[in-house]
Amino acid sequence: MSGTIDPTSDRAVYQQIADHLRDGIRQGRYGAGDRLPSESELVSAYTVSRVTARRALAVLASEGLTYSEHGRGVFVRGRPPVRRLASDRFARRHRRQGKSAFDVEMETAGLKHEVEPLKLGLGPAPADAAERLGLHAGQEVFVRHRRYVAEGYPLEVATSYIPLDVASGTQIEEWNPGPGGIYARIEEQGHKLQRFTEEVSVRPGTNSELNALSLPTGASILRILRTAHAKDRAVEVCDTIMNPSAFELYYELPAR
Amino acid sequence: MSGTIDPTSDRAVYQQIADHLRDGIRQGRYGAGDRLPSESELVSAYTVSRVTARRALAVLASEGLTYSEHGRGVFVRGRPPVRRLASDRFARRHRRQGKSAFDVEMETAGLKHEVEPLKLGLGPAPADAAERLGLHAGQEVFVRHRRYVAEGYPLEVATSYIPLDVASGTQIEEWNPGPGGIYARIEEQGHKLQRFTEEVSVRPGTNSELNALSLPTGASILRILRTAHAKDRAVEVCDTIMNPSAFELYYELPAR
DNA sequence: GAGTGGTCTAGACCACCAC
DNA sequence: TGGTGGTCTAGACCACTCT
Repeated sequence: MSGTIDPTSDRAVYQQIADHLRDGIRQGRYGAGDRLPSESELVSAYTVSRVTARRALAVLASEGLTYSEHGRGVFVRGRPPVRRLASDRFARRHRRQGKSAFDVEMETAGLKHEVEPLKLGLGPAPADAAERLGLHAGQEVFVRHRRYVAEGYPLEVATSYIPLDVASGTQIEEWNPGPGGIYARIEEQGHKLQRFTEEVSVRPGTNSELNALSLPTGASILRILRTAHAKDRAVEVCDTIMNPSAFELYYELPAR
Repeated sequence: MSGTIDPTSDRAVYQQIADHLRDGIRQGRYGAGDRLPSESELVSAYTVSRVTARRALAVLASEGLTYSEHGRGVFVRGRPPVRRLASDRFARRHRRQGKSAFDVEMETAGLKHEVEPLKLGLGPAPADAAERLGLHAGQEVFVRHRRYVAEGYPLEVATSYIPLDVASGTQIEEWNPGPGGIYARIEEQGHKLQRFTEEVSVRPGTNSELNALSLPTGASILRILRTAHAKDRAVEVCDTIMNPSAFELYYELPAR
């Protein structure tokens, strides 16, 4: 795996080494979870300084291909399977079968999944959620905060904000909201859901977001701010921070 | 702007310098297009080695906050204004007023914009476009390839693929497709548009994509693969590569 | 020619991990 | 204890830009 560096090339040595290792990853010579050659191994294999070897490894890390563990080595990052979110994933027919939207998505993809509870209880509504709910920023709402993990990969961290008069006294206040998820409970309260709006954006993740999704520092996250609309009011806002490489979103637009 | 480095802190010195400069950018002490302190200035200001100063600058560059010009300096990158793409942006009523979808978007945002022609003519359909058009990969279609720039910022590069029987002999084959854009021409051909589907994903940009959008190496791009559906066939596929920080997508989903 | 960023080397100290 | 990654220094050569 060595010595194929061309010092006369235009391409920098550290890039050539990175290219080499990247090819090894793409071609499966290094599989997910495998350890890459150590820095000192790269130093002797390519006869470069340690700084140069490290720069090569830094390139791969910044591309999200690898992660390092202090004192152990540099390892190939596995890629989560792509989940496709269909535009009908909130259709009432799915809820009628006792399934939540997330269950529907995961079953469609044929994946095992878990939901990790993070927070459940009263809390202040952040400005953007409050605005969509017609409340004041900081006003108290019911908050459901959880992380979704599939096949060992963290996929998304979601936080739902529900007005107190909608959530109070219902199973929404428990971790298991019952068959059909919280939207089924909301409708049982007499708030017939009419439509959902989703605001999709991509931005650099904060440290805590990247941490929760096991993404490298500097990576971008995919954010969906979803609002559930009943007849004449918004009854829930869900702020979802997602691993972008784990999702593909599918929408239908009318030609109207 | 100097000397506030705490060598006893847990945070690495290069991170502290990066934090410092980042704050300066966020607080407007360095504005878009301004030159940051040079490497040698950082070396003397913070009394660190040049390598450490460079690492600090590398952090900012990887965050997309700065770009460097060899022999000139490191400059603050401007951020394009965010454009909000509404779910009704392909509504027929906009076309009736002689406006293309892009015109509608830009007017809503109140931005000056230009369209740069890149390619116009016959070409092979890539696999994903062909599949959605019901063609074989590589089959000849009409290709419209252009770049959209607003206020000096490249926003997106879009490539449309139109089956030959739809495009032939129409103004679609010219750079200016006429009032209402190509969708108006397609409907004049008797293909009444029923709906659009959009497949949204985020992935690392290729070098040419990042180049076209003036994004730093390693950045992610936002991709929308849009298919225009007439009564019983797809009549256009548009592959759009976008600067993620320049867009916010807005969709409506039925509760059905 | 002076100043800038781009690359590379050689050597050092530290913290963490596994044996 | 030896190997691993994380940080930092001092010094070098190069290519590019501006004057």
